[in-house]
Amino acid sequence: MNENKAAKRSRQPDSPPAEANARTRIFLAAEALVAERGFDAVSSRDITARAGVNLGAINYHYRSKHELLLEIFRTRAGELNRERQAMLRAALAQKPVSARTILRALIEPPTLWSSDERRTALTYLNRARREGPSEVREIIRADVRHLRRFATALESALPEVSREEILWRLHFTLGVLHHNSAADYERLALLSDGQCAPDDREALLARLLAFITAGFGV
Amino acid sequence: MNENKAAKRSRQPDSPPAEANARTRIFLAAEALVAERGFDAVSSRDITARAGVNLGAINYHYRSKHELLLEIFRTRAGELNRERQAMLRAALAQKPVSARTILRALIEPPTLWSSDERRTALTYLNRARREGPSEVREIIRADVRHLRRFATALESALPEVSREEILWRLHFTLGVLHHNSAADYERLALLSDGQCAPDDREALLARLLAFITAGFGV
DNA sequence: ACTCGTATCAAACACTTGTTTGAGATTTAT
DNA sequence: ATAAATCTCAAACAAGTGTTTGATACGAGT
Repeated sequence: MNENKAAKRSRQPDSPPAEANARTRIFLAAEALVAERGFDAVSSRDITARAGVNLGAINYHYRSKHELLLEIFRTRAGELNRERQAMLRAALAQKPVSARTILRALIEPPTLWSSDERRTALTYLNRARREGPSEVREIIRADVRHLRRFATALESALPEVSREEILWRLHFTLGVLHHNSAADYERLALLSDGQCAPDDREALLARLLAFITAGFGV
Repeated sequence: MNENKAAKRSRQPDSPPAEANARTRIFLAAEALVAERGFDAVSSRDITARAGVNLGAINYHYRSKHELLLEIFRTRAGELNRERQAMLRAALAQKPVSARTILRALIEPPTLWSSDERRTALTYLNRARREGPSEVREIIRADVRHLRRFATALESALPEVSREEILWRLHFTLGVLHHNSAADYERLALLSDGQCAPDDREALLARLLAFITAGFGV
């Protein structure tokens, strides 16, 4: 059997889709296609065609299509969480801790991922959370550990609010943050006759922060 | 060909999954299965098995699986929108119009759909909006007309806020409202160690209203 | 030069998908 | 009761799925 001989190979497939090895070309092609069309609308043949590799390459380099999609999720979720954690640590360093700064650590990284590659990475993450295979849920449990840190941070910044209340507001906040797929913005554009453009990320960040901090009573 | 001989038949498949005609049994089985497992994880064979009918029944009573899923969406979205519009009319009747009452008209109907049948109907709607086939988007355009009424209502209740700002906040609000799939609540339960239970719909409604009205500065 | 691990390829695999078919049963109306 | 519409059924269909196979090419390393 071909085993996982190639499992422990190149690390982060950062950018170049042009001429990289087949493994990262598959990674990037799959990520882009899923971001565009959705999880269940992408076949192995689509991916390999876009990557310019043979059909069997997915099963050779990754063990299966399933594991490929999981690895994409793990990689991107890790990148996002690391950025958030760094900002959270910085927020907790200054005393007194500000709820606004904590919320910014949660909101800013995904909102300011505005380059093409990072936008597709974000779209992939959102799609995976919603449509992804059940194994993604396992990883989201790891996400819970990550989110719990935000909950306790907010708890110390807002001692007058109960933990249950904070968790609910965090839940609502995640609803807002996840609501930024292409379809979501399509509806907003229709609703506003193109008046509301999501391309100005800084303005969007300001709006998001204002809406959510208000919800937290800050 | 069998044409659409049975296309203009029984109207609303309200509740009884027990012993109704095959058409409504298919409707309810498909709705429940999609709500449970997601759009692309439900096959024609799953549906007909659950409904206790023959495999070909879907293509006989509805023209295709596709149209079946569309009809479910149309039916439920219509029910929800009618309730919202009724509350919106009532909110606009009293002067001066209160932004809080308008927002309640948007939030309360889906939140208080707490019977089993209506919960699955809601879950179906949310799933359709996210994972659904592209034709669902067409119907969501009709939804836009529906939402625009809320936007202009809020505009008259909050004359000091620009239309663009109102549309953005409405966009955020829909993010919160759509964030109530089973998976979403699963994460909340994990995060809170089961402390946050989404079963108390009245309490949830109060929390939602507080969070969102705060976001609107009301 | 010759092997060995790695990589790529076309072809086929077993399986599931939604849909169609044609015959039989059931109901309804005249 | 007779005929006509309506419905149900098992079986098969073509198309698409992810994966496996075995052959072949490449590229070092001793």
